[in-house]
Amino acid sequence: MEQKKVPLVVIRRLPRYYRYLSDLNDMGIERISSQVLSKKLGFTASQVRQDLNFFGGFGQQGYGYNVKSLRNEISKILGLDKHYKVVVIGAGNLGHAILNYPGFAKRGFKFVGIFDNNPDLIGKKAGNLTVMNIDDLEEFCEKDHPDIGALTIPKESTANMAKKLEAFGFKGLWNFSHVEITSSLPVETVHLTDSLMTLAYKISSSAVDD
Amino acid sequence: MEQKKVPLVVIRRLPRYYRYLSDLNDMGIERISSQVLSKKLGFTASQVRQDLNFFGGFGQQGYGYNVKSLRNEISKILGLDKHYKVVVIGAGNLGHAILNYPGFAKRGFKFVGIFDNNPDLIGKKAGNLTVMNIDDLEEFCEKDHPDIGALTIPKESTANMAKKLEAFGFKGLWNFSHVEITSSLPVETVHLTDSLMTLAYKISSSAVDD
DNA sequence: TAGATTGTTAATCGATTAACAATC
DNA sequence: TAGATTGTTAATCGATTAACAATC
Repeated sequence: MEQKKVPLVVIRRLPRYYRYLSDLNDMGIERISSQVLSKKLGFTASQVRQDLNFFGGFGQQGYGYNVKSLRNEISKILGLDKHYKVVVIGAGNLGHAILNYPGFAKRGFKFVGIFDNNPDLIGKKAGNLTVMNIDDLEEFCEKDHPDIGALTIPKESTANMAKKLEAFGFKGLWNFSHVEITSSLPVETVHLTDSLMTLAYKISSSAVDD
Repeated sequence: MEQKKVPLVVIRRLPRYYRYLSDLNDMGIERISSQVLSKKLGFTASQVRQDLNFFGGFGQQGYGYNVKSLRNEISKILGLDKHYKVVVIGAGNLGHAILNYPGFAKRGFKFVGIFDNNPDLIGKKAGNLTVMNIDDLEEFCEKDHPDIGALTIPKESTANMAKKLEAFGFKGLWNFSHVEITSSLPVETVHLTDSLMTLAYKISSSAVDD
């Protein structure tokens, strides 16, 4: 779809555009200029136009951008027009939290299973699902072909599990353990600890100077 | 502590150094060169030396870096030598997950309270804590002076709650709702939805080309 | 048409990489 | 001492910002 390689830093801004355009659309606003859009998002107008023009000329001179159609374009770029079956690996607190996090479903992410190896958890309810035995994952995949595996297991087991998921035909990994996964699959890691450490830095450095 | 303004992109790499150096230290390894360190972390040796030299000359020509002392220096830079009292606002699944997330405690983060406005949740156990009434937060703060507020509440309430926490003397906000908080306090936001959307992009773009 | 705002090229800024003298 | 590796300056690369002709 894209011609030149789009920098990851641009991609990471797309969800912000998408969310804000969704809000505007819900508010019934039809058009917006790069100027106004940039103000709201804390970008520059130039940056907005540069970002969007990686993917095509969505705007119109003298008018700006149509909110609904721009939202839809970004949605397509992000792949949100497709549907993804998500499986959660690890039925701890974090697994439950992700499963029940509101807002995923309406963006095409459907949670189809949650697995654990702990006998105490297997069979328990989790949202509308029941925790399944991790040993049954392979069979489950053969039938259901899930797309995304959300890994909320201890870091010791993560590398191994990542390999398994790859073999089972998953298309991407959403990783919550603080381990850098090496996989040929696309991986997106959420580093909670790193985020908290960064906050600690901001706090302690802002206390010292300025 | 630092002379020149350190780019945030450098700060965000520090936790990775810190984690890896901790691992090395646990393994009993005493020294490491920028060369070897960079390989493991996927940086370049130049970048490692540049990063570290924002804060001072921690290395020694012909030798490299002492693992333990470098780890300690980074720990100090990140402010991990200090202690932080963390309060969780919102006792849903995500609040529980954060509270019980292993590894925070040993880095100086101590969870001292969890609050909610839902009568069904108030009084319930959460880790070693009991969910308290959000109305009692102010009084709690006057006595306990917590440092960090972890916001796991719906985005509609987040902006307001952020203002309150600022007034109550919090020093930093760890935000899990997809709202850009404007506060004079340091804020670190974890965008779960954005992260999942980015994964969707990676999946759908890798499916198309290369 | 005149005004507004894009798409796009050029200029600037900042971050990464390369190179090497200093030195342990 | 000789070898290794840092700290730091200079060169390169990439991303952001500015500017403006094209055009709705």
